[in-house]
Amino acid sequence: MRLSQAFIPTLKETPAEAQIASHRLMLRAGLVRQMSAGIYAWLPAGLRVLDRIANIVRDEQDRVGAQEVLMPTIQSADLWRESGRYEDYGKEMLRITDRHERELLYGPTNEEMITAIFRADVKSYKSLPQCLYHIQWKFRDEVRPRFGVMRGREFLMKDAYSFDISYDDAVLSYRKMMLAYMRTFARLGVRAIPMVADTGPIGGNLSHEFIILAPTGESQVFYDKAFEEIDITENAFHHDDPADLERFYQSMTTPYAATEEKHDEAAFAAIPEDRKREGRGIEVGHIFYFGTKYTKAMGVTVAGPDGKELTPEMGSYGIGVSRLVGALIEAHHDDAGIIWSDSVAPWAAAILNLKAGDAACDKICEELYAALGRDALYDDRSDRPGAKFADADLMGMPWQIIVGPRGAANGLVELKRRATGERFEVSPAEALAKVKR
RNA sequence: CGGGGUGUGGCGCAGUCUGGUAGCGCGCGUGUUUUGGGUACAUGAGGUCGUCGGUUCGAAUCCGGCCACCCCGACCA
Repeated sequence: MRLSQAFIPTLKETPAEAQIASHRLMLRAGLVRQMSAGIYAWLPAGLRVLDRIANIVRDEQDRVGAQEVLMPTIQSADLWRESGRYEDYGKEMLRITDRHERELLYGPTNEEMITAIFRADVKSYKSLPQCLYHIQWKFRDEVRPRFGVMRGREFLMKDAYSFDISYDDAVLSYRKMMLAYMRTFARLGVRAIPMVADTGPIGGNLSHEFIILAPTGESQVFYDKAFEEIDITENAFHHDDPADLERFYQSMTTPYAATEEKHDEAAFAAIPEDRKREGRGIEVGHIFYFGTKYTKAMGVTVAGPDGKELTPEMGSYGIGVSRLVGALIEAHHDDAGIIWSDSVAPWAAAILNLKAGDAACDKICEELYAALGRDALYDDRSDRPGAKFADADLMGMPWQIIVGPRGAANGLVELKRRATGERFEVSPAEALAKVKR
């Protein structure tokens, strides 16, 4: 993308309504614009990030065998009456009436709908297990939206739903999804820690929140340093091997980790002093086993091996995709702006032409831009270098290829790593090799 | 939903107390200048002062209703 033609409205000053870093930076870097309280329009750069995050989530869901579907945003009130939640849900649910006076709602979640879809077509235990997910916009009419995209009313969420014929199988599904989540967050460039969450009336301990660490996090969290030492990406665990899943689950649940609500002072005190960790965290995912709550209420059964009817066991698994955009920024930014990871950055690199119009600079920039194609943001504006540096730092592309008249005369460019500030004088070819993703 | 606050050009703000028909900085357009960390000068465009009503010769300013947005708390992916 040529910056001179791009719709990336950056701001030098911070709009008054933005309080936290990620909100300020998302507005300043031209990622989003607020349309109503808690409702945002995604501009080109922001949408690219949102899509990249969604694609990593999708990739890891597919990898553990979940299948993608797409359910509607609008649902029928009747469906929710089947589970009894239409009355229970309260004012957070946006209720709508159509021209025929039929009661509809803008979905805050999809347990009822996925259960109805499953019920219609799955009749035998042989079809299980199943795990279906979708990535869709949801709406919860929060009393007080805030923190920009981190706590909006409309938000993009991945939610998966598992169906199994027994509790034991449901536990496998749960653990498999936990592994997929750990892989997902690692790829997004953040450290996520699963912490035991409240299971409400269902009971048991099969509910975990995934917390990523950021100084401006919403809640205080406590954990064992062990979580910093586990490398999920090295393929130590296979998701189809129950023994591996067991080992993985133990490694995730044995060391201490808790949010302030579930914090146990005594248990935390027992951790050796040098292993104690305490910080702020943002919840970006939640997994939950809830058994037959919906299948029972909605009369879902399948034929078992012995011909008798079975009620499938369910779990649901959410990742806040749009929230993650804000959360990733909270975790990785500095005074100058955003610091994107290579995996989610809207563009792999920014090419800064420090002297647009200079033959040598133009030539090198055009060649770099042609080689990188859609993965580069080319600052071809005729602005001063200072403005270009400031905008590139603000927008946070992981690499900046700085092309100025001094180096260009010798056929050299400067490669800057946004995260560390390191700079290297290299040939354009070397820069390309470093930057390609 | 309780408490507090704000609405004035794209953004940040002053002007409101004490009524006389709107101003500053940034940004934007044009020209010159500058060219490795938001250059300087000149010039120009852009505002029914959130909205409806009232008071007044006259309302951004005073009074009332409404709307929107923000902050603290409770709640939440």
